Amino acid sequence: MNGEMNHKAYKALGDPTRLRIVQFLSQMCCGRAVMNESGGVYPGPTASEVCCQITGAEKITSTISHHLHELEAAGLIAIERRGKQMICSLRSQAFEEVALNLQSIARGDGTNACAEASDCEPGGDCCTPTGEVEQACC
Amino acid sequence: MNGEMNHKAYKALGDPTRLRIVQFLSQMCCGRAVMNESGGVYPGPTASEVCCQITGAEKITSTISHHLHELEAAGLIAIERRGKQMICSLRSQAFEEVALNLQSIARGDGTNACAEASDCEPGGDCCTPTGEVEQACC
DNA sequence: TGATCATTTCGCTAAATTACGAAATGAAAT
DNA sequence: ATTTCATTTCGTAATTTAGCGAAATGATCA
Repeated sequence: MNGEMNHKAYKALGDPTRLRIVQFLSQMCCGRAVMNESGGVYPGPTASEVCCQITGAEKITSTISHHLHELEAAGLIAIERRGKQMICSLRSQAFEEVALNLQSIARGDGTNACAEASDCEPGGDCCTPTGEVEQACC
Repeated sequence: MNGEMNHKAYKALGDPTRLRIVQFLSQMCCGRAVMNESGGVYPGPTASEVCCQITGAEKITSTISHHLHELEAAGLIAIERRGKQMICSLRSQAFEEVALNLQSIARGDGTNACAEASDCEPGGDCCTPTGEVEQACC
């Protein structure tokens, strides 16, 4: 049951400011190989640049710093020190994984389906559609 | 920009109780064609059955009722009156759509990418990796 | 070393969220 | 019509969260 990890990701994305941060990082092609003007790989925007983009502030605010670390704790972005700045990048793989989990929920397959009806705690004995349940749920 | 709709879905899924409700509905095959014991299409569990499964309570609690309507408001489930009970079912399509949005974020394609750098409000003038921005972000 | 810059931590306030029990509503059964 | 059952609404308490400014930390530069 990967529910534990996923609910943190959803919670992190549930804040509109954090969702905008993530969309901005997506636009910046973080986590994918992109060349910058000097021919090197562009590592991603600094925390300050993210903040500017989201709030218009010239310097990073404590609020955006906090949001960035929430996203990091949820496993959705990476934050790495480079000199005195912090470089932010999207953890694309995490998004792919959460997307797969959503599809699994949508399709009722594998990960989210019970092997047995009684797997569904704590009420026990799912009211399954197949009508094979001895004891009704409620 | 579908960000508005999606952030509500993420917020709804960010609560562990609601995520468990959704997983339970997924297991119950809601939204897909499943036969019940009398040969008809199983419509989904009642609100009370959902509550029993999640909390173990014999009757529906106001808390679960509230969570169900939060999920409905986020477009993730459908709730339909049938006699004196409310029947719950997953809106599978909504989950597929949110999953696609996550993949779009992961891959930096279409929906979440700016057509123009200046699309990214309110800071304006993205610090794009291509180095084609006149005015720096911060 | 001292100054400066980018970021984080701290203390706080306001607002939102979760949860619960009691009372109210809606629909069917007697 | 009254009762019964399933669910919702209401009022409220406890907890969490977002946001802000000031002070503290970490790292480079002069």
